Amino acid sequence: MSERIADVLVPVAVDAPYSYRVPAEMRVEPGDLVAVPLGTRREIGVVWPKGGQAPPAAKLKEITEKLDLPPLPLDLVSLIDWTANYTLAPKGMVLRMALRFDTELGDPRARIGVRIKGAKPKRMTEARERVISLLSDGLTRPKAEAAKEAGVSPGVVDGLIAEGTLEAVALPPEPVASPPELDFAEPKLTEEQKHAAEILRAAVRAKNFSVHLLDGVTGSGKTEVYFEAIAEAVRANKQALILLPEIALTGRFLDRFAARFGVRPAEWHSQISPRKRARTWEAVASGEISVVAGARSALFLPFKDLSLIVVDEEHDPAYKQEDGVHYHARDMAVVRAQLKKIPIVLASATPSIETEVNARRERYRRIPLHERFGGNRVPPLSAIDLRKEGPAKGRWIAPQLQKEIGETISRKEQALLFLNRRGYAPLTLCRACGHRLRCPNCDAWLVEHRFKRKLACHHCGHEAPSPDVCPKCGKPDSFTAIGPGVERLEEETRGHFPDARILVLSSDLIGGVERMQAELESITKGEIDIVIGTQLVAKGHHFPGLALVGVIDADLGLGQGDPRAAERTFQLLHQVVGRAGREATDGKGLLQTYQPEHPVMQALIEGDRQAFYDREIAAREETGLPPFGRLASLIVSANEKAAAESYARKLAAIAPYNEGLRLLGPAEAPLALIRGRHRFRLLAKSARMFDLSGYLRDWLSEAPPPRGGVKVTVDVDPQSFL
DNA sequence: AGCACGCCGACT
DNA sequence: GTCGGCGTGCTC
Repeated sequence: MSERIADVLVPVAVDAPYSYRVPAEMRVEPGDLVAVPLGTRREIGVVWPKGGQAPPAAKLKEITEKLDLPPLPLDLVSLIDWTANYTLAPKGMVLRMALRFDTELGDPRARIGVRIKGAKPKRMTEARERVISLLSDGLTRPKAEAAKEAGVSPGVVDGLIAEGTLEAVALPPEPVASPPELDFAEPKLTEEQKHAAEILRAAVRAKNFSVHLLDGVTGSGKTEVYFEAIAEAVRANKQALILLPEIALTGRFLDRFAARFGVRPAEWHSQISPRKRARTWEAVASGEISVVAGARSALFLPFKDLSLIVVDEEHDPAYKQEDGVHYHARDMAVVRAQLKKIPIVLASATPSIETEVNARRERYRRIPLHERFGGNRVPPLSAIDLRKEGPAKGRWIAPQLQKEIGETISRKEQALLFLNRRGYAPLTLCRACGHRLRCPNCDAWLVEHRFKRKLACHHCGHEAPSPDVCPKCGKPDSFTAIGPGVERLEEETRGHFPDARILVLSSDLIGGVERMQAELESITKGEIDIVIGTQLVAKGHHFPGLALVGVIDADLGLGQGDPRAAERTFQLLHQVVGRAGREATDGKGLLQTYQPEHPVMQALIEGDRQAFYDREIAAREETGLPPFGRLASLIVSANEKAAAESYARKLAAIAPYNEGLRLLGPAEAPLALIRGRHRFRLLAKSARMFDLSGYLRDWLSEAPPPRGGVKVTVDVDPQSFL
């Protein structure tokens, strides 16, 4: 036999696996993790299925070592190929997402346990007494836990070990996640929910690819229903993945899981510590972990035997990764389900247009849940027409909303004011000369943050103290704030209700997770009368006592030629007003808008979701927008505007003609300057069945390599149009 | 992505 | 005279 050669994909920006010699005594299979030399360094790579490519003539290097880790499952290997091909990302960079853990961490920190060993110490103290009495049952406890339970410092325990009263023993490492207990709590389901759960359980048992849309309003028990599908997967000794938008992956969700299964699921998101990451990865690959709840990156975990995927809040824009590999986790989740031949459940009260169309065409099975938990009604909504009954100039709360807030808090109920804008004011200008304060690196206004006493750019993070004089005309104290942010809204609200307890929730005001938890807690306990928040409040968090939701600027987010603006606004506002009246109280929602006749407002007010989808779907079909056609955006950026523009023109000029495709641009991108880089955009628009990725690949392979700091970013199925 | 190589500016 | 800036190209 001639020398054995293996293809190995390394997690660097390369498009294809490299060939390596396999040492005589080594056996490798596709999916195995190996260490290989790459240039001057050593990389962890994965043995890839043979692609039929002849290895290069040059001398091959040899695989250094086969790692003692479970292999990547082959459905994941296929998913990586698929994702790279679809998104045009280098294959190695997609692999990198699946290897986001550190192999060099070594063993977990040894845990030390203590138990009773010998006689009582010569000198007895009260603290020592407590420790001894705690351990008198003879059981071994982790050292830190024993100290804590006895209410003493760890030093006391150490002292007793030194005396020979206690003995230190090594404990096995803590399991990353305990197995769910299927019978921990009997699920209490309505007839409708039981029916839905049975459909999903049957799908898990069928072990086939199928897509289900779990379609029900907030509070209709979607979570409880898909938990039963999870239970079915665990019952069969298989694994399940729950994808959540990062922000929804909170203690509250994990506790809901624990209320059903007795333990929290394994977690996966960007905040997990490196050590836990490494152990979770391995435990998922070995099959030790059965259920993972994770953010979009969890889709690339090496499940040994995945049998179910759930994508909760499937419409959420956070599923689209906007940097590095531009992938949509919901779409790639459907792909993984297809590759592995398993069911996938998409859950939402406001499905994406794409998913809704698939459900209407019966490519996806719709499972409706109509009833709201506890029989609560969806809160009645009405519009406040800002053209007729708006507030005075420089104010943002209309008289009617102000009155409703007053009545709500006098009944000792809570009100939420929603404004999706951080800071004090989105624009600051000089009264004397009209100069507007803008970011030096971006094509954007500086946002005043009065709380932090700063001006900030929300695109690049640039921060500067508020200037005393106008940089243009030199006039002192001439600045005036234009438009509201949540901080300014708070100021106005305090003016109206000086005695109310008001809390602002905004991502830039939060001092870490703990502060956030404490604030949410205080809302739950009824210590707050009026909550003012950005979209942070729309997602994930639960406000049991909320009776009134006021949307300050319902029109924000509409307009500006973004084809998804209407859909996004509908989903966000639906979610926000759904926060009201979930428990004891009946809720109510008010939308302040300049266009109450807009289809989005009408659909919300009439509670007529169907009408909104009908209209939006018809509009997409007419214009050939997704899902009736396909889109890709190419952003050409450079430090020099001319360099970006000329390369973008060159690209357009060499684009192969194809009657299935229309090319728009280049034009300056809507955000023409970000972080000091000038941006031009090309949009490719094709028919639905067109191989857009293939076309783009052929096109770009003909292009001259960009030089002079020019960068081209490809985004297939762009979600954001900035 | 990382890293080496390479060719131009200000300093031990 | 060298140190080091980052632009360019390569990694089986």
